[in-house]
Amino acid sequence: MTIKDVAEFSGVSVSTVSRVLNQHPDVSEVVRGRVMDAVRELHYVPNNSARDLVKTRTDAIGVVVRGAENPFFTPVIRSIENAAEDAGYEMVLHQIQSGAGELEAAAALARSKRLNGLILLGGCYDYTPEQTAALGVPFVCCTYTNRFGRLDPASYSSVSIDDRAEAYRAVQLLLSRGHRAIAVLLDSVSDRSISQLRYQGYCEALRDAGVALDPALVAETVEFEMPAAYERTRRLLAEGPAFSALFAIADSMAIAAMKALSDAGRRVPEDCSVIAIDGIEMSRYTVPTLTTLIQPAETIGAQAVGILAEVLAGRGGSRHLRLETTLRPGGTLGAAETDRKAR
Amino acid sequence: MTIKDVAEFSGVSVSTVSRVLNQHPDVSEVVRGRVMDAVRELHYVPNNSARDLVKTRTDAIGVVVRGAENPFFTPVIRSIENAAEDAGYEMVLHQIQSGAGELEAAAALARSKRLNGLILLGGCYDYTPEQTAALGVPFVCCTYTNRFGRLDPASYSSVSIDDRAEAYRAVQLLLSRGHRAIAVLLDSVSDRSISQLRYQGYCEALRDAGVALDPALVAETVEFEMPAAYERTRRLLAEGPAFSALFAIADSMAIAAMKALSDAGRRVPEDCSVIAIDGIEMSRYTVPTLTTLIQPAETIGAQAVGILAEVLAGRGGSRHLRLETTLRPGGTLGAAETDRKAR
DNA sequence: AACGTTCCCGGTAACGTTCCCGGTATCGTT
DNA sequence: AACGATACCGGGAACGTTACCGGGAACGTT
Repeated sequence: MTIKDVAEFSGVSVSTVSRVLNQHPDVSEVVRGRVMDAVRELHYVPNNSARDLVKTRTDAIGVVVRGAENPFFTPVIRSIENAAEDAGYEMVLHQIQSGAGELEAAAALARSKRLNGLILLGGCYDYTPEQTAALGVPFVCCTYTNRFGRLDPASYSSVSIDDRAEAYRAVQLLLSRGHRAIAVLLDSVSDRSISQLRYQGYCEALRDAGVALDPALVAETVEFEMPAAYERTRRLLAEGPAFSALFAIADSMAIAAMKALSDAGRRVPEDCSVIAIDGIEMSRYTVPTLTTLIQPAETIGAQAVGILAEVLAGRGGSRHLRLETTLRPGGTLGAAETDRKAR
Repeated sequence: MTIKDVAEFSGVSVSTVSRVLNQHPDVSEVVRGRVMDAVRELHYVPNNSARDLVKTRTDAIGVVVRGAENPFFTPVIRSIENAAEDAGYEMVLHQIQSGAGELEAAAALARSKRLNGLILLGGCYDYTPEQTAALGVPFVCCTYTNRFGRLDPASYSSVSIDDRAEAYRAVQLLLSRGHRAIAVLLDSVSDRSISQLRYQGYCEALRDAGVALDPALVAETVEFEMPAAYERTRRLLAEGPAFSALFAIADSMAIAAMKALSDAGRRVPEDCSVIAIDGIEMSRYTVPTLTTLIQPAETIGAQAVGILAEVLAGRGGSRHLRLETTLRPGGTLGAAETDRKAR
């Protein structure tokens, strides 16, 4: 079952078999045929470990993802896998828990598995430039933020939407409908930079509209999970001040919130408008359809491997791609005024 | 950056370094300390390819999944990963498209990567016993069916729910509420054995209740995707006969169907009851909450690696584990009679 | 004092590939 | 007819690691 067996079976040397297997030109058609026949006959499959050992590169890129429970990542990961395959790379997935030291662990994994590069998906790794450089592996960040601006932009690449600006846009949509008491639902700002950025957009939109920020309308959960979002919204409805609109920093949180609203007897959008960011598949099937800013998930994933592939090919330095969302007008937006009049 | 560098740095042989790296007993404390210091100092990370090459086993199991777009698989895969890690295995994921020859490709992958075993997740591979044996890799099937009974039960292991019986139970619940015109929503029977089994349960429940099967109420989609389920339900509502209840063979299809019902102006459960099987997270957040038979996803995944680990350890032959679902009474079930009276 | 044990440690052959280098036909050229 | 070029193939080193075998030191035992 090794290359040697194939060589003996077909009466050639191991070198020749290797050449045939790797599409090298210096081999005659007749020999190539004999070898291929032997391969089929013996059901030979090359040993990847041995192959990777002798070559320096593995032709594999790693995707380290924090919070894979977020359904938004599903299409991103799929598009990464497809794009990687098209570019001749294999994708290996590695989930990490939120916590310190995980990036080092991922880098160690990358080095031990001889991965060519890394795609960091959905997390916040506030490392110093020195620490980042110590990774020793080229990487590109996806749906990720350089918290505190500690990373030197020239030392890495990234592709994502402009979270702050898009959140600003979402909240502005609510404001333009006359809403003033706008609640925001987010997961832990301290741990999640994406959440933090979108929260900033919320704050700035309110400020620019001359609306005072009410801390009691900021509903923060400790984790991203839907049950937490549901429970937090329930508590906000029970204990917090009144609000006519809700901005959720993620579709999945919005869906949980809509359930909480419904359970509390509040209708969407009559009693409360809802808007979010992400555009996960499920958000098309809520009743009413969730109004949300759809991230170009496929493009994000494809561009990430595109940039990484360029870096790996030697050409192309660091790039920071900012993509735009597209608004899907669902049915969760209502006007604040007409609402009041209707009552 | 190799083991040799570490050996030279710490003034010992490569053998000794290897020994301390693999927790072998025959090494003194002082030397162990020196080596560990060197490892840290040089940021040494073992080369997995070389390690795998010399050992026969890789301590990795592959999960080949067909239709990873099904959100039901998410927790299953996660639990497999966790259980694998606990058992000292690494998990590698491999998605396949529906199509022939994919299992062979997966087996080739397993052999080329020297995977210890395979978990086949959510598919139907109707192979002959000879073909199966030719895989050359121990495997256990998960949410999977031995279509046509062609596989010798003694030649493999499996863990899943009893799809036929659970579907029977779901439809029985509808029947017990007085429903007679019960539609069924499923994806391609010809390609998906799970779908086929659940459809069988539907047919048998109707038959045992003395209800004639109406082919016009059998809504089949060509693919599993939610848009297909939505569209098929829409068409059923527009063109098909009246029905007071719907059995969807999967939660995700049920959610899409509920949206179609809503868009058609039909209320759930007043105008139409809905029941499904799976118990995905999203189904808790529909309005009303979906009534469904929850699969023990975590247990399924954990048991799958448990059985595989036993097989790999040499002990334990083939086992076929059938787990039970638990009914979550949501709000999508109504009575047929009271409904009619209310009108 | 000689010997057997135990405890460490080093040398070295594998593991299955790829790749470089060198070698042998074959063939056309002068 | 001798020679260079070309096409094709085999030999063997290397990749980084583990596992086996053997050997030396220290120590207790008779």
